[in-house]
Amino acid sequence: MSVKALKGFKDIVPGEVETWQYIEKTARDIFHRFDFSEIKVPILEKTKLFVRSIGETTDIVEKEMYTFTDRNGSSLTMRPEGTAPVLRAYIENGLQSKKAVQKLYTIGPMFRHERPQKGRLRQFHQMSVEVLGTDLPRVDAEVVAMAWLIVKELGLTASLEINSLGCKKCRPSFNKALLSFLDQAENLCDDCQRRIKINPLRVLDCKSANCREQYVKAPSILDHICVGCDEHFKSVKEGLGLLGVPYKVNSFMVRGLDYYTRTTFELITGDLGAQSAIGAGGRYDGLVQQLGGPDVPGIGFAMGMERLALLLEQQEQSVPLPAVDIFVAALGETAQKKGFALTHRLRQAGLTVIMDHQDRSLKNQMKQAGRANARYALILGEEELAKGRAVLRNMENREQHDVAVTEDMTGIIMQNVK
RNA sequence: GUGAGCGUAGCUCAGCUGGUGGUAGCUCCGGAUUGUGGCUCCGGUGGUCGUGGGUUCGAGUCCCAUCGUUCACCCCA
Repeated sequence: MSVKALKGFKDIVPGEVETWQYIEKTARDIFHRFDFSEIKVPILEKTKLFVRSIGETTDIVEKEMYTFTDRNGSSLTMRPEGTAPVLRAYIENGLQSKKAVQKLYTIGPMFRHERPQKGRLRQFHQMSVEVLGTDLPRVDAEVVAMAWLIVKELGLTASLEINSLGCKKCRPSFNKALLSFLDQAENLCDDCQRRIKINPLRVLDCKSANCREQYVKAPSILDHICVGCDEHFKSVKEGLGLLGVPYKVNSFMVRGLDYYTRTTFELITGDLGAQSAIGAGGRYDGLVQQLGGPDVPGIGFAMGMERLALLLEQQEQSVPLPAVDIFVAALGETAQKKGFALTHRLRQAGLTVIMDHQDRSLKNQMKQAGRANARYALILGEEELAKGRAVLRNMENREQHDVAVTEDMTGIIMQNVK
């Protein structure tokens, strides 16, 4: 038996990779329009970075991380998410002193040891963005709007839900109210019993019908947040209004990571089975300081590449194919030699050129040209070559005309093609 | 970690209550007057029926195990 990839680890092969490139290109373009800079950070970090940021009792840290001891005896972890490494890099490189407000994005693989299912792999890929150094509500609105724009420009349909989780000051009072409510509740599912002990906020996310019915009467976090958080949330909503971004407030929406404060949001869809979130994020004031950095606020989000790719397919959005300028079809040894050299010159001149070296029939070569979506075919045949000519065929309208085969025919072809 | 479903050509799959693996579709290669594509037609390449046991005269089909995979729970992007 040959060696296979690990469970939950996938190859992205030609035919699929074009979709990924399209998503990435679209997103990068938008990031730059919003003045974000890319930051590349390592995939491997010290384990305590994630324990300190994500939260000791979260499922991610407790049972999903790829953690191992390296040859020096240090505990290392394959990053399960992107925010912690970026914040670590921000602190370590003193980026706060280079720019008061840093707007960063990163794209790459994340690792979580979960049971794979639709839209969930053990190695998955995220595009994540972070804005550090400001807690202005308009920035929240702008960040949410940027996530929204990515979805729009990919031609996708999704809905946006937002919520406020309050801050260090007001969250405890809500927690108290929620716990006393849960105390009265009856017949909660086993999962909720467990959640009450670990992270009571998350019971609100329960899928069990019985639990949900009862939670309708649960206290709303939005009734418990402090004046500062309430003002902030109002301004965020106003900002989204000014930008024309449609949203729904969902006071039951919570986040799985411990560090979130105030604004949180999710882009959700019903088209991906159980994994409904294609992107999500929120504010995390205090996290940078918690990681040993300056006391700066931050907000960010992550979008799942696999889920975006699945959704493009599900919602039947077309992905533009990479363009090929010329297919060089040569017939016979002399023409093959000529074509071989010409192909290289055209490539050096900047064109995308395909040539088949197997000396197949013209019919076959034209077929290949059509399949490759080539704009032109340059046919080098014995007959024309004898007269010092070649045929340049427009593959789209099937018009073709003679061109002279000369030393500088690259220039002539460039004129025709560009 | 829990549960259910599925493993038959490179891909998508038929195969009924066990009786010799399919002119199956797609892809790939070749051909349809000797040099012109995406359509059509014809032909060809391609399979230890995931693996190991068991039941049986006989197993792709039934049973057990094992591995893989999918979906859901959980968790989350």
